[in-house]
Amino acid sequence: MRFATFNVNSIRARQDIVLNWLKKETPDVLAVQETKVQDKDFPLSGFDGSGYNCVYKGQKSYNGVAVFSKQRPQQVSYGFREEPKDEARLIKAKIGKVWVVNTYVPQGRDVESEHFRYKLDWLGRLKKFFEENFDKNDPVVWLGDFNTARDERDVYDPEGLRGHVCFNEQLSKALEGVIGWGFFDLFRHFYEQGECYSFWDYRMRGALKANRGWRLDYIMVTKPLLDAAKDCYIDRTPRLLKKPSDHTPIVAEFDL
DNA sequence: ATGGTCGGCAACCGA
Repeated sequence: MRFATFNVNSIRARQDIVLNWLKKETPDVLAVQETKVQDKDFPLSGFDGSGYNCVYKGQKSYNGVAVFSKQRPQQVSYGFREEPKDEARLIKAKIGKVWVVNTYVPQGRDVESEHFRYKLDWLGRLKKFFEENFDKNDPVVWLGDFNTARDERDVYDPEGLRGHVCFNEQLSKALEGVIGWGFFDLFRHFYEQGECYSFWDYRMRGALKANRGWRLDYIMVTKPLLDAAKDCYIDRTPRLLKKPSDHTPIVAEFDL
């Protein structure tokens, strides 16, 4: 079984890239973020005949998450139980025997802004969400765009970028708190070296070519799935196409 | 090469 995550930066602008990628890679599950579309305008018919089910929750212009799966998703829910629910940032579903949690963590804008405080609180609420909904021995895959570089290996310039809204001490603590509930960073489990990124900023000229990137997208798994994991890799090929997203997919493979 | 980041959405905001 294979699971993947991909921040598409608009599902409508990237529909063909996603379709072609699903056809070529054939994951069992693909979690996407930043669909940037309200539910009534989601391009569902574009995926007819792809062999994938799709559940999604979006809003006008910003955010939005979706899960594509070969098997029909069960017990689907959106957002947190309490306000603000943030439905366009979180989907939970059971696919086969595995619980899938797809998150688009708030970016935070600036460490001095109220949005950064919201990001930290959001991660605190997410930890509570896992505590309430699961046992750490349940098979849970938590994946998505976390808008967080865990450590210096996950950014192209750790000295220069320390303190950035996606790379700072407070944020690391908040994310490590969620991970500490019972998750393992699957890419990091298989590969210890740095300079393996999932995001290259559009605004930085030649960022991809010079590999000035960030690892912001993750596949986290609980212990039973860690034991079943075979590999986890970053697929840069969609980032090399015309009109690419600024992110690229992460894929995890399991003996399930 | 006559532009230099994108996407959404209709002026500028968010990433």
